[in-house]
Amino acid sequence: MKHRPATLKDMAQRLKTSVATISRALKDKPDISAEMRQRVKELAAELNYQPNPIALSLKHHRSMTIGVVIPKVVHYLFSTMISGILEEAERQGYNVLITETNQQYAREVRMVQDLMHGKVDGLLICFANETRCFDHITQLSEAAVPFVLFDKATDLIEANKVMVDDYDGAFAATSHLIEQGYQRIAHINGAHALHHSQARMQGYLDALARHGRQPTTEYIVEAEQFSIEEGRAIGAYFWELPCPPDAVFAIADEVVLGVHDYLKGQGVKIPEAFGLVGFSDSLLASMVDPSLSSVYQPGKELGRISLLRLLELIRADEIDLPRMITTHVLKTSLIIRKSSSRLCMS
Amino acid sequence: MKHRPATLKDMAQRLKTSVATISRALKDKPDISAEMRQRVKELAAELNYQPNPIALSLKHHRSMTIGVVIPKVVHYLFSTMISGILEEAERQGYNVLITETNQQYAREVRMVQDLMHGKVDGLLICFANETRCFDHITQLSEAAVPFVLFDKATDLIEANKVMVDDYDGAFAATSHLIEQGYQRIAHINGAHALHHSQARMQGYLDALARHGRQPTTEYIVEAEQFSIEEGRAIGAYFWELPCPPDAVFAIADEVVLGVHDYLKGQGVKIPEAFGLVGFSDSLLASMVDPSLSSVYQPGKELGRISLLRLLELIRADEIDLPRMITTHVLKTSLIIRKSSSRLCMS
DNA sequence: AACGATACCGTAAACGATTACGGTGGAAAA
DNA sequence: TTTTCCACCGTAATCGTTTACGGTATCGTT
Repeated sequence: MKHRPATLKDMAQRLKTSVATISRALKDKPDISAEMRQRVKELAAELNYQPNPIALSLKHHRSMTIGVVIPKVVHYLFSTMISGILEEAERQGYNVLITETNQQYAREVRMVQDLMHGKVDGLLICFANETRCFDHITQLSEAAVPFVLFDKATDLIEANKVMVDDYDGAFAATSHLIEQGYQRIAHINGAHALHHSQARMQGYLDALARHGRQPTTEYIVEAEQFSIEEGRAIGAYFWELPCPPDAVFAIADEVVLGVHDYLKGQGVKIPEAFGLVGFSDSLLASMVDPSLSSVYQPGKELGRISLLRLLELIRADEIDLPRMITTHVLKTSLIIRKSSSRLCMS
Repeated sequence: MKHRPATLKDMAQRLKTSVATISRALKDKPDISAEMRQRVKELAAELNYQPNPIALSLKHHRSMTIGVVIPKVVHYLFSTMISGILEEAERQGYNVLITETNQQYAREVRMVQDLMHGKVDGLLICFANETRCFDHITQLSEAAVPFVLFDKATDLIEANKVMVDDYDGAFAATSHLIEQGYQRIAHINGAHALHHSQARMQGYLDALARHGRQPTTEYIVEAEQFSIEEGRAIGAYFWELPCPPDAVFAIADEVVLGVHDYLKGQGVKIPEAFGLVGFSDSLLASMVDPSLSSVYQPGKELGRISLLRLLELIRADEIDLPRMITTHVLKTSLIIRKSSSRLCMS
């Protein structure tokens, strides 16, 4: 008993009329008698008729679907952003197609190219850590596919972007450590090609400078995996320096949690002997002991805004409005917990 | 300079031929001269032609897209399952549309009904905690839409399911606590309508019975939110009982972490005075102190298998094979950490 | 009685692709 | 010279929908 979903043609045959009449009756267009309208609607209800979305897509040149390209799904901040995207997309009547690059550049390129040819009305892209070349994004622009870069972007190309204020967050975190009396503040950074790495580095450097401090080369390292494991190794590197730092501000929670774990293993007192501040305010931050200070990023909001911006682009295209290129920056906020609070422990 | 993507028609006009010729030349069908084939392929390459996937969907009655309905995205196990689905879907050439119910029954129904009318070739569904009524699933069956229930299912309806061995995991966890010498083992369960709640409860009860123990009514509670907060409250309830339990096996890590946190606040020694075992082996389990024992569920594998099973159904439909209803059960494994290891702490 | 207006409905093209079928030409066979 | 047979290509239907346009009653008007 495998009955295909009902079509306009089916209903036209049943009512001995034409598909045009059925279509107009259902959509309450003029030129249809009240009786006919009634009969059509009753039949539609009986057959549980739903217009075929694919046929509509073909007709209207829009799929009511947007694509998301994201490095990882099993990741607190990324999944939070996805959640924000999904929530707003549902409100706006859009479907969301998700692809995961696993932080691999090659997959990112493949997925963008796969999605750009008519499958979706627009793209939300978050760069993989590996990404250094942006030709696939240039292709998008040339093909006039609406897209927004979110969270991880680059200054190397012009595009619509939605990001958090990395500079401000890093500046606040570093200033906080300084104000808590830490003297030798290290920094764990990421790949330099990506905007957020640069911005956080600059925030760190400027905060030091503001307080008249010089950066120390050995105190600045570049992480690659952003794993807890890597963080432990970096913690060991710091601790074994002739003159180890007494605080670390890191670009990501995961890596600083590794440092946290290593130092605890070494019996180092946190926050008395060592201060720690991370970035992202992941779930773990409040669960570890002592709890980790971190720069909160409004992930859900970032997802929402990105989607709304993308829909603006899509809708502007539909009525042939000129395109504006903008960069949206969301405020971060420093969440102070135990790992950096050695003063006023009230 | 907004040039639509090239179509067969465009190319036919440029080469002063028909769309049929273009189509056949590109697909290496017979009845096309070598020269024509050459010219067409060159033009296609020049215009970067890609067949319109929506037109293909309409023609072939399949969208090469599957839908996923999941309670939450910001959740370790769920996002892991999504990752498994995405990975296998990419390998199989399918796109994945994701919707989030936020554990709300009404949204689950809405999303299933939205997706079932032609948007996707099949559905992967994980029930919300709230879900007690399965009419929306019955509708799916009646509409002959291929679907698979994964992770959270129910015994109340017949359907294709892919799940983990909840019973076995619960039995192993409870037995482990008994073997570690804990005497009064409590259990935090979930909504009874869902299969996994029932199965884990039964595993718990059977493990007690196997060791000649009687279950105690006050030691068995039903959680609703599965939040850390709720876990703290449950922890307080247990601890304030006239005769409190000395161990807890819970249906989810989050809730037992709440108990964990509460007991630590009360100065209770874990695992000496109180044993804890959770379910899911979330990221937090290995990070908290003392680390939490938990029943590992192969989330990624579960996602993969679910998708493969769904594709089996879809492909069987296409060649009109009869449908078989199966239930796939994946093995769990108990990860023993500090929170339940009071013997042999070597 | 003839004409115009209105109400209602069908025809057909379009979206972009696939594919069965029907032609047309030229070369080989009769 | 006529027939036959490929090789090659175009026409048209199809998927399910929307919509501009045209057509036919029926009624009222002059």
